[in-house]
Amino acid sequence: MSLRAVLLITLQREPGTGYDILQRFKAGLAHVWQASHQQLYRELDRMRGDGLLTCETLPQTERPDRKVYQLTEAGRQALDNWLAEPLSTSPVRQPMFAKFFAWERWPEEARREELTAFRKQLKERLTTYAAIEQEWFSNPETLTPAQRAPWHTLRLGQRLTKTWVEWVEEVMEED
Amino acid sequence: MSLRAVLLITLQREPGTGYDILQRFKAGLAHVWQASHQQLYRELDRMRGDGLLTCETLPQTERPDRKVYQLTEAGRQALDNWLAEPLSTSPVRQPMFAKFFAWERWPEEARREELTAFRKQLKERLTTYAAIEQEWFSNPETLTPAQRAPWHTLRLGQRLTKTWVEWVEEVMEED
DNA sequence: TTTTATTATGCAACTATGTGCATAACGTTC
DNA sequence: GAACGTTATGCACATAGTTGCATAATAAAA
Repeated sequence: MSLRAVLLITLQREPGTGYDILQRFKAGLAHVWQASHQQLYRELDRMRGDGLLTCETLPQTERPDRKVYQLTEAGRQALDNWLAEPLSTSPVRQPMFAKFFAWERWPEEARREELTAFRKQLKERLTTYAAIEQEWFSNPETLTPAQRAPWHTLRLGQRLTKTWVEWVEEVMEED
Repeated sequence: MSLRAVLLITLQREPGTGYDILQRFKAGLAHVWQASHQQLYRELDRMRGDGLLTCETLPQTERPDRKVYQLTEAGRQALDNWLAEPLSTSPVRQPMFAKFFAWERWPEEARREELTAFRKQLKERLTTYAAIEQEWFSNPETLTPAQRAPWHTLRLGQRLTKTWVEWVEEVMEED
């Protein structure tokens, strides 16, 4: 359901074409729920089929038609239901941790490379977060509650990533 | 691949029946990679089909046969390959965060309930972690490196969970 | 002027995971 | 002695996500 929910949220304020939605999604919710463009187009079509969206086709000469999607009342209802009902716990899936359970067979060199590469990714993520914070949230005091909410998610992302970095560095040192 | 990897790790030291494997898995790797018993049985059969495991059927009268699985050389090789190659980054999927992007439509009461329930789950997880630490890792100094490794994962789990708890409590207070 | 990136759509096949159900013996609790 | 939990296995169907490919115009860079 969550991809649906993400698209409902993206379309909630204003209608848009598949590509519009893709762009909005990339700018915001994609940091929180990753998906490919193929997945979005497919899901939009299914949601239309299920009556959550209407789709108006704007014919264009010498180009594929643009399809403008819009929430229906059923779509708005589906979003509200999703928001109202508590989420089930999401499964833990950390393949990196799994490797730790095979420590004896994990060659030392591979391990070092893995951890180094991993730390690099984490640091890059922190850089991305900092850029987003700079661009969108440089004046936290002036934010409305609704604007403030995604900022919370950003800050948690930052803290979790920092926790990871500290841990990786400790493991690397000890080893 | 990761479910396979998890099973290869579980079977690496000694052979076992599906149910044995399930029990070992629950005691360790399940904290790091969740899966159902149906998934395990299915995957074990597929791995046998792919030549990673051998399966010896022990017939039993008046009961379903027990199937003892064992790593083949190909299986051991597959595990080593998996350990040697770096993991691709796992996709971020946090439905709870998605809700924050629909703050205006998220009813206050539902929000409070969600956050309260979520905090409760986190605290329960911390309790579980503490129990595991007590039972398996009460003397960290005496651990061999291979025993020490899963302890690292436990400690990261604890720290990440604590970071979550702090965040949830801040959000709840501010709200 | 050829190549490359961007805009704009999507299908088909595959892999992975989840859900519901089924069977059947044994031991334990009400 | 009936009901429930544990041991022990799995199939079938459904949902979710990945990968590879395809088309085709326009703008920008080489």
